[in-house]
Amino acid sequence: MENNKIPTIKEIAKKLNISPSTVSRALNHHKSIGAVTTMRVHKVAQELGYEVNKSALFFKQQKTHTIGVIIPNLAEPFFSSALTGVEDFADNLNYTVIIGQSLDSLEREKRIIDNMKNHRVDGILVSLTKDTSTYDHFESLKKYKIPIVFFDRVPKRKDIHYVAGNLYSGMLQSVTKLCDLGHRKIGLINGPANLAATLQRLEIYLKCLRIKSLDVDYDSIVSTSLTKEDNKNAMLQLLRLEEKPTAVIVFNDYVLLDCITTIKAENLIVNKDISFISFANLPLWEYMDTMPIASIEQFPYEQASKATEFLFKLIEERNSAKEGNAEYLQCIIDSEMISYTS
Amino acid sequence: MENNKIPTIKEIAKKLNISPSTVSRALNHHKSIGAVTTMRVHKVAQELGYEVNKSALFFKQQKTHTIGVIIPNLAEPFFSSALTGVEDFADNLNYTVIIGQSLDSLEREKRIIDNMKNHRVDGILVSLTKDTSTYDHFESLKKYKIPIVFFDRVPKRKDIHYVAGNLYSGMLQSVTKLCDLGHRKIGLINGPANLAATLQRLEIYLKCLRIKSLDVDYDSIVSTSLTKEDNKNAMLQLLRLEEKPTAVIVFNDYVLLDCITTIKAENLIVNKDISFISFANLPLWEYMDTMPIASIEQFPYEQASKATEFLFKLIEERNSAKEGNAEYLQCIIDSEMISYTS
DNA sequence: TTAGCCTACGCAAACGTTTGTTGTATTTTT
DNA sequence: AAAAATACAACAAACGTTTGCGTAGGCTAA
Repeated sequence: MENNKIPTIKEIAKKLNISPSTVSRALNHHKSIGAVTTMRVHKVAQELGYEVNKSALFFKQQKTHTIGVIIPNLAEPFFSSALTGVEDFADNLNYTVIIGQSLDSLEREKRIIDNMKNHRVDGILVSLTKDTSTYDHFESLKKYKIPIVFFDRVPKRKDIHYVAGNLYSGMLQSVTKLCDLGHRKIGLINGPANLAATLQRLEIYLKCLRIKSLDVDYDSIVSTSLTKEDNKNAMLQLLRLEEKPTAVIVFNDYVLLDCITTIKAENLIVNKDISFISFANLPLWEYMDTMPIASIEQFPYEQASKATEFLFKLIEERNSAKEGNAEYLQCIIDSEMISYTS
Repeated sequence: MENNKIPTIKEIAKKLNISPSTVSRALNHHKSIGAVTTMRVHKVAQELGYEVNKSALFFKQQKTHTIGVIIPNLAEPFFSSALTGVEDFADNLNYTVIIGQSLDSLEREKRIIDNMKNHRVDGILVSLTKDTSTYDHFESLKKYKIPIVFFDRVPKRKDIHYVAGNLYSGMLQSVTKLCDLGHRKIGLINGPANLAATLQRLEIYLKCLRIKSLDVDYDSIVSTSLTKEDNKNAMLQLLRLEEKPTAVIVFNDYVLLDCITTIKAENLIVNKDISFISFANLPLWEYMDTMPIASIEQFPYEQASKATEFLFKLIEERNSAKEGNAEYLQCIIDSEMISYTS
C-alpha cells in the first residue's frame, strides 16, 4: 500500500498506459484532453499521492518562482517587519522567499548576491549594508535579467528601482512640535556618512530648521557609527557644548536608548533638561519611563510591501519580454511623527 | 562584447570544441581531465562569466540544498532570533533558507508544508501554530523522506525530532528567588491549553511549588489565549481573588506587559503589591520603569541552532541512505533566570 | 463521396547538469 | 617489441516536466 517511491507523472502514465504528456495536460486541465482521461488521471494521481516536483518545474521553465531578500539583520524589528511585508506580499502570489542576512558585511552581501544569482531567483530585494558604496556586485545581475529593487537603505544613484522613506514629513512635524514647545536650539545626532539615510537626515534637518527660521549651529551636529560606545560619545559631545541644545534629533531609537542612558548617568532629566525626537517608532516607548517627545515612524512593512510590488511588476515585465523599458520604479514613503508626550 | 545570453556549460563546450561532460568535469577539477584542458575551460568560463545554474543542479541531483523554516510570526523577537539562528547555521553549510509564516493559522501551516514539499526542500524546521493539534500534514513528508525537526512549540508526541526549552531550571531559580523574597502565594497566568509549552509550564510550576513546600491554590492558576483582552482578564481574575497571590508567574513577557498595564490601572504597584516573573527575556526590561523580578531566558537562537544541527544530521543520514535509523533526536535547552531587580 | 475539420492523444525535444561507460591514444612495464 | 596500464576525453542517459507538432479516427458539410 505505502509505496515508498515518490510518484511522478511518468508513473501515472505507465499505470494508465498513456503518455506522460497526456498526464501532464490532464493534470493541468488542458482542454485537449478528454473528460474521461482527465478524470482517470486525477484519480490515479490522488491514489498515488502525486504532487508536482517544483524543482523540475523551475528548471524546465527557467523560472524559480522565488525571490530573494537581503537585509542587514533579521533581529532588528525594522527589518523583520520589512521581511514580513515581503513575505505577505509574495505569499499572496504564491512566490517563495529566500532570505539572506548581510550582517552589515559587504563581503557577505556579495556572497549572498552570487548565491541568489546561481539560484536563479526571479528577483531580489535589497536593503544595503552600512558599508556598501560600490555597485559592481549588483551589475552582474543584469546579465541574468534578475530585477532588483532596493528599499530603505538605497544606493546613491538614479538609475535604479527603489522604495525609500521620506523623512521630511515626520521631521517637519517634529521640529514644528519642538518649536511649539519653545525649543530654539535643536541638535542632531546623525548616523555614519556612507549611509544615504544619513545625508538625507542632515539635509532635511537643515531644511526644517530653515523653514522654522532657526539658527543652525554646526557644532551641535554630531555623528555616530552606531556602536553603543559611539552613541554615548556623540551624546556627550553635545552635552559638553558651550551652548547645549535643548532638544536633539536622534538617528534612531536604538541610538536614543544609549543617549538616554548617557543622560541619566549625567544626572540630567529627559524632557526637562533635554528633549528628544528619534526615528523608528519601536514598539517599546509606550512602556518606558523615559521616552522621546516623538518617534518618526518609517513604515518598514509598507516600504517592503511597495518594494515587493515593484519587484513583481519588473518580473512581470521581463516575462512579457518587453525590452528596453528604461523607466525606473521609484517611490517615497512619507514618514509620520508619532507623539509620546502631550 | 556583452553577450546577453546566459552562459552555460554547453556554450563553453562548443566554443572549445569539446564535450559538455568534459567541461563539467574540468570545472569541478575532476582528475580525469588534463591540466591544459582544465585551464582552457576555466579561462573561457571566466571570460563568459559562467556561473552554475543551481536550479538545474538541484533538479539533477534531486536535492535542493534548501531547508524550510515555518514559524508563527516573523515580527516576534523570539522567532526572529530563532530564524537568525537557523540562517547562521545554514549559511555556514551553504544551504539556502526559505521561510514560511504560519501566522498561527493551521490552514496556512498546511499550505506552507505542501508548498515546501513540492519545492522538495531537503528538510523542514517547524515551530507550531497555536492551534496545531493534528499531525497529519506532517505525516505526508515521510513519503518524500523530508526530515522535520520541531523547535520550541513542539507536538505532544514522542516519535519526533525536536528541540524544546526546559523551563524547569529557570522556573526553579525564579520560585526560589521569590521564596527568598518572602512570597508564599505564587499564582500562574498560563497560555492556551493546546500548546505543549502550557502544560509544561503548569507541571513545572507545580513541581517547583512542591519542592519549595508551598501550597497550591488552583484558583490562582488561570490561563489566557494570548490576546490583549484575555491577558487583562486573566490578571483581573487573580486580582479579584479572596486570597490574592503576592507574586505571579506569567506565560511570557508580552502577556506581562498587558498585566502591568492592568495592574497600573488598578492603582497597584508592581514589585510592591505584586511581583512578577515571566518568560522570554525580551531586550526591553532594562529600559523600563516597571519590570518583573526576573524573566526566564529560553535561548531561541540556541534552540534554533540546535534544531538546525539536528536537521542537517538527518539530512546527512538520508544522503548516506542509512535506512531505519529509528532514533529520535531530541534535546532540551535549559532556561535561565535573568534577574532585573536586586 | 470526399475534402476539410475537430477531438484526443502520442512522440520527441528541451531545460543544464552530472556521471557511468566506452574509446583511443600515449605511456609504462615486462 | 608486445602487452598492460594509464591518461584523457567523448557519448549517452538521466533527473521530471512541459509543449510544439504530428496523426489517427470520427465527424460535418458541400
